Amino acid sequence: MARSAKLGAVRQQPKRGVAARTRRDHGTPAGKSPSNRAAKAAERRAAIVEAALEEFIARGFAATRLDDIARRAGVAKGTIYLHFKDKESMFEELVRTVIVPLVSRLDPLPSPGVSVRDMIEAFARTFVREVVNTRRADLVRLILAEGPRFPAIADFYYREVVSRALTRMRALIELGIARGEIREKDLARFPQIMVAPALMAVIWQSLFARHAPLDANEMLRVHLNLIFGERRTA
Amino acid sequence: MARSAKLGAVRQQPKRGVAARTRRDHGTPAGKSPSNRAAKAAERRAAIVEAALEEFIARGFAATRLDDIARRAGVAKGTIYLHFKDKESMFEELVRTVIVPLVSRLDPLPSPGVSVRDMIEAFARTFVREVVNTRRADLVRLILAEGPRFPAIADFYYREVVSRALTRMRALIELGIARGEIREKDLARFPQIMVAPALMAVIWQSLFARHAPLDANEMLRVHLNLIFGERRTA
Amino acid sequence: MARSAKLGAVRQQPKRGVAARTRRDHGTPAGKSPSNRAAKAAERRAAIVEAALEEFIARGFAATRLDDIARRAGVAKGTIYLHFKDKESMFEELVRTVIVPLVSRLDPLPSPGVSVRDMIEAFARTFVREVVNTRRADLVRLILAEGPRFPAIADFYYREVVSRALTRMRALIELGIARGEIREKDLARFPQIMVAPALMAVIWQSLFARHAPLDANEMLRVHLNLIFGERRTA
Amino acid sequence: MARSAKLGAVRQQPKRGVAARTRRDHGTPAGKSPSNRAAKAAERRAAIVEAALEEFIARGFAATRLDDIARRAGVAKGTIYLHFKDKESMFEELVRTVIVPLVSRLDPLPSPGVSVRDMIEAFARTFVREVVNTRRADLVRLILAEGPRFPAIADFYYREVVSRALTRMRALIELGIARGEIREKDLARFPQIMVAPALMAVIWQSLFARHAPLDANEMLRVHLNLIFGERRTA
DNA sequence: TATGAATGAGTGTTCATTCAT
DNA sequence: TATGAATGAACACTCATTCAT
Repeated sequence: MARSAKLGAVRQQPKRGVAARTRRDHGTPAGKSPSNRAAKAAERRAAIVEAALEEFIARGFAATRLDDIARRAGVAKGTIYLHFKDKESMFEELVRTVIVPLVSRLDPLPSPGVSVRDMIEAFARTFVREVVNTRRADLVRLILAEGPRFPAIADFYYREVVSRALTRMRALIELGIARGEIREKDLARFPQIMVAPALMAVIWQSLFARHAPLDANEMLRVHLNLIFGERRTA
Repeated sequence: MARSAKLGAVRQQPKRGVAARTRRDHGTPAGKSPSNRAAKAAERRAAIVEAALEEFIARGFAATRLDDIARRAGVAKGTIYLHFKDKESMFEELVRTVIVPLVSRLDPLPSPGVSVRDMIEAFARTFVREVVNTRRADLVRLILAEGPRFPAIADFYYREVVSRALTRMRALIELGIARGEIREKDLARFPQIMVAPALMAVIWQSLFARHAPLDANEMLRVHLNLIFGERRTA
Repeated sequence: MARSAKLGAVRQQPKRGVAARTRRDHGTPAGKSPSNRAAKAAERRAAIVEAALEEFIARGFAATRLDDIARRAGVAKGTIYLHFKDKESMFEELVRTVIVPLVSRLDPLPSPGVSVRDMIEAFARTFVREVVNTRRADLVRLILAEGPRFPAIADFYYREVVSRALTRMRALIELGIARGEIREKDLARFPQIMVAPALMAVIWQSLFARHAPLDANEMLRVHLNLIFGERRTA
Repeated sequence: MARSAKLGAVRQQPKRGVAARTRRDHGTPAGKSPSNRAAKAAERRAAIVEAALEEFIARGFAATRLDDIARRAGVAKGTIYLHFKDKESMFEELVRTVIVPLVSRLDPLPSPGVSVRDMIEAFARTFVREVVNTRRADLVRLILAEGPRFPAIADFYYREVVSRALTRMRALIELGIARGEIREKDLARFPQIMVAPALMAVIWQSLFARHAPLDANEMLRVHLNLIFGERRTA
């Protein structure tokens, strides 16, 4: 059930195909529903973004057909070109569009009175809930997959997500070291270690979940135990 | 030999492929070069495998053109079909062909008198040398990327590599716990944690190395410190 | 209409196909030429059908190239696939498309006050005019030629044409016997005999006409003489 | 069962594929079997002719693959080119090779003391036995099918078979008229009429036999009744 | 002479992109 | 603005033909 969560930005749009509505349905000319041009256009664009991501995730960039995206979005193929220059730039723009809100949602708010472990654990839980157990895990995998062919995306992803997350994480680690919560001082040199099990979880869900389910929350908790020492009580 | 050497080469070899040789190279009649038919055929096949892997890694399955593979391998397009049924089964067979020797090479030999940490550290070093700092890292990324579209490969990879590696790792962890080298008993439930930084290293090299180099060996060492406690002396 | 006219043309029309027209022929806005989309599409489809039949007749199924059909029809190759699933089903659909109206046109109208011989002779004349001396003769030859490789077509042809024609012919023969016009009672067991010279005529025109012309009408008349006895007067 | 008769020239060769015999079977070096080179070559050639005809009949010229012919003949693909210039000339030569003995076998020997009807009836019986109920019927259909693409073959067939048969038939008809066996004098102008049911029989067997079996001998007999009048007694 | 691996031109089919409506 | 029919370049795969062995 978790896997049915939406990909982001776009709201729960009914996802009805072209067939589901009357052709040439010009909308209610003067109703309360989004009746002005701009809103309709935005709605269409959102539908395309949503559909495109689903398709790209399912098939990868090269194997995805614009026909399928259009059908899924309930628009004509030509309409896509009113919103995007071509397939390639659509893909790049898409990933950006979806990643940005994702990043901000995951940005750990620095709560002063809380232990570093609790902060990181809270972050981990959010990550599992919002990413690992979501179709967004596949988005991450998609980026890993298409990265080499889309250096622009790899760069963007590095800049906006990876680098930022690692910087944040390093700061937390240093705080943990300063507060005496973390013993291993070298950890600050490799914040990747802190994130590695999360990456593992994402990939596992996307590829091996059906072979062997993985309790991501538990795994991350155990990993934190290694770093912070086992929790005294609970 | 020739193939694996190439796939293992760290830096981007000139990549001229067999094509750069003179066509109709009859082989030196009295040299060490293979002069009989079977050997020539095997050589051709190896060239195709090599070329195909390079192309698949660089572009992914769908975007790779058989034309390019043939050109890079220095054979005609039709020749590919003397060795493989079609593009799809070529891809699957390829991945298998490359993974199998990889697995056996990484199988940690159970050295009785050695500490668990040393065994794992030795393994980690081998992994970094043979995979992370090699084009093989890209192969792993390729599998992660194409997995969903090639369930057969994902299954094979899970069965032959993932599952096997985790079982081996779990056994080592349990040994470490029994010997008192490892404190965190729950680690045996998540051998993925032990492997996670290695996965991180592989992906990092493949995607982000040019943004920020990563000393994989150091990272893995630090991670082992978390698990086994810091090394006493050195 | 346009198509059947063409297929029915006795001599080799200039065969320039639609391609010879100016591309982007917008149609005369106030002329009789079809100006709306559906009509244009139908026109295109007709052009493809026409071109395909010419090519299939001239070269047979396997040797016909879609490229040539497209060029002759004056459309792009991809356009063919907007109308037909693939080459094979195009061929089958084509044959059906052309045969059906042919059959209905040949259905002998049962004129009550006329002698059986006159009915058959009228039918024979129609057949010669509409089939034997027409490109349709080649279509029949095409069906005989490709039948074994297209059982669906052979079946269809048997069901819709052969079986139907023989049944009709048998009824006429029995009527002729009952009326005393036909002596040979066994003829009703082999209506094929009645049709055989027509088949011969079709094949002759298609293959040997240039070696030796054949007056199909005369031949059929002589054949009827054998069956009904020679005409008294004239 | 009838349909299993061989195609002609070539004797009952075992028709074993390559697999059936030892590779590199050099033949008995000094046995009684055809041991000299020429004989072996002729044998090979015969096998190719045989195999090629089967394939061409089954699939038509364009759809037949030399690979299949070679496999069926039990020779390597290259061997075909030792005997034939290319696929096209192989086809033409083949048809000639098979037709010639066919013609001579069917040439009605002019028996002086026999009635024309009996001569023709004997001929008809032979034709049914040797052609209609044989794979040779398919050969005729093949010629009809490929004729337009192989004018040389169509010409050859017209010259060697059609024209000759019609001339012979015309002579018989004239004899029949002279002797008073045949009433309809115009029949001499259209010997095709005499042959038409035979053609019908050939095509019927090849295409429609499975829908409705046809007793060719009976049909031809009834047809002769139309021409010669019904047989008095028997 | 016979082989069959290798070739590469050729063909059916797909699909991103355009553009008249 | 939205449509979707039409386009044609691109690509996987085939197969007649060659030629080194």
